Amino acid sequence: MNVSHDKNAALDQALELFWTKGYASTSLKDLERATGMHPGSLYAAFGSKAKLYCLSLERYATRLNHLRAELQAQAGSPLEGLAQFILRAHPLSDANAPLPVCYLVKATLETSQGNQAIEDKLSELLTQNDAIFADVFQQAIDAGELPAHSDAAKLARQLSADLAGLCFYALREKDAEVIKDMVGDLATRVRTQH
Amino acid sequence: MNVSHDKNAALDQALELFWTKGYASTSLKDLERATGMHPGSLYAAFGSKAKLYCLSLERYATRLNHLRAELQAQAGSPLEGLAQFILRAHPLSDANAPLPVCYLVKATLETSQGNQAIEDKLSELLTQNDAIFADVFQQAIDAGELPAHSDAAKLARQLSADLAGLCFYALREKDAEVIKDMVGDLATRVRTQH
DNA sequence: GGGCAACTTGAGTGATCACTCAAGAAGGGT
DNA sequence: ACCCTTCTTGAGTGATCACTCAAGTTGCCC
Repeated sequence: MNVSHDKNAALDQALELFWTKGYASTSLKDLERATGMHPGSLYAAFGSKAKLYCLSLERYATRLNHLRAELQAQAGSPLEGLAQFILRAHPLSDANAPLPVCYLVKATLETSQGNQAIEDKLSELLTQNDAIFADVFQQAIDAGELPAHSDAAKLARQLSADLAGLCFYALREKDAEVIKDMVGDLATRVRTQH
Repeated sequence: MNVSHDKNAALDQALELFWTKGYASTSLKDLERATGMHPGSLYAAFGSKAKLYCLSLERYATRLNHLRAELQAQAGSPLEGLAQFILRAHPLSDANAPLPVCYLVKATLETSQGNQAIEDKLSELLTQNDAIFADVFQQAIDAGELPAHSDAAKLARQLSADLAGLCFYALREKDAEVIKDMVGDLATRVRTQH
């Protein structure tokens, strides 16, 4: 009996596995179990474990950016859009959100030495993300929401680092209230910039 | 020909390896090469790969805390001590420093699911570290360096997250000037608290 | 220098790793 | 109903994993 597989569904399963277990400690056996695909099919569809991982990173980044764009469109201003994104992107505030920036952060910290293709893909996605943040801050400057002398790129870097710090802290802190508080603080900081 | 080994030196080698490669992707072969010890000796001295890793985490945390205490003693005030610590602990500003908080941060993000003993050890060390930060902030409050209504624990959590965010960003940003800038900004933020 | 405890050695353990490929099933066109 | 392409299957590949242990070496006490 043969089973036909949905590539996207399998990719989502893989994303979740890689996210929770990490790249190195996720085995092909794990991936087979999670996706319901056999090794041959996995390799026919994705090429290799590393390529599958890269695809999962890309898929995640795309989804996160779509959420951001959507919230940005709904919000009354660039900064308010970012603030909403911070509040929504975190899994504690909305379990159905495409989850926190954490996957890219986790990936960056665990694969800092190893497969070159993975590092390149990560670098590409993170740089892209910083550029998007910078773009939003620039819009805020142009709209007069931020002083004209503000440095959009620098603000983007700081937000990137702040989000990463939050992800880290959320991973170890059991008390949801504490995290909610920190997320709220960051959103406020972005809204008011100081 | 037998070779007698220095356990501490071997532990340092292991620490460095685990730090750069990550726990899962560091093999016993790697550890043998780096420490010059044979598998039997490694197991006689440390028990297992996981225990060796826990020891390296502990060693790192201890060293980092010693540096903090030293800088704290030299500095004119609790907050200034913390600021100095932030400036010094980062590898870009001093290659001989015991390195950034990054090892614990990296470890937390890469072992979020797996060996229970490792998770427990990490949780213990990070909680300990937060407590130390909170203690310093409390000293700052008592000394009048911070307003009496300040929340030492909350400030400690924020600093912990900020340092983690910095570690993350430093890992991917190639431009040393940018990182120096961010480190400096964080130090200033700690000194002036806003 | 003989005896013994403590340490070092490294080939070997079974398990698991990422990955392959020949054989079989399914689906479509005629 | 038949062929032919395309996809699925899963046992099998050699490599490498964390780890063990019997044999060998060393250093110390008398």
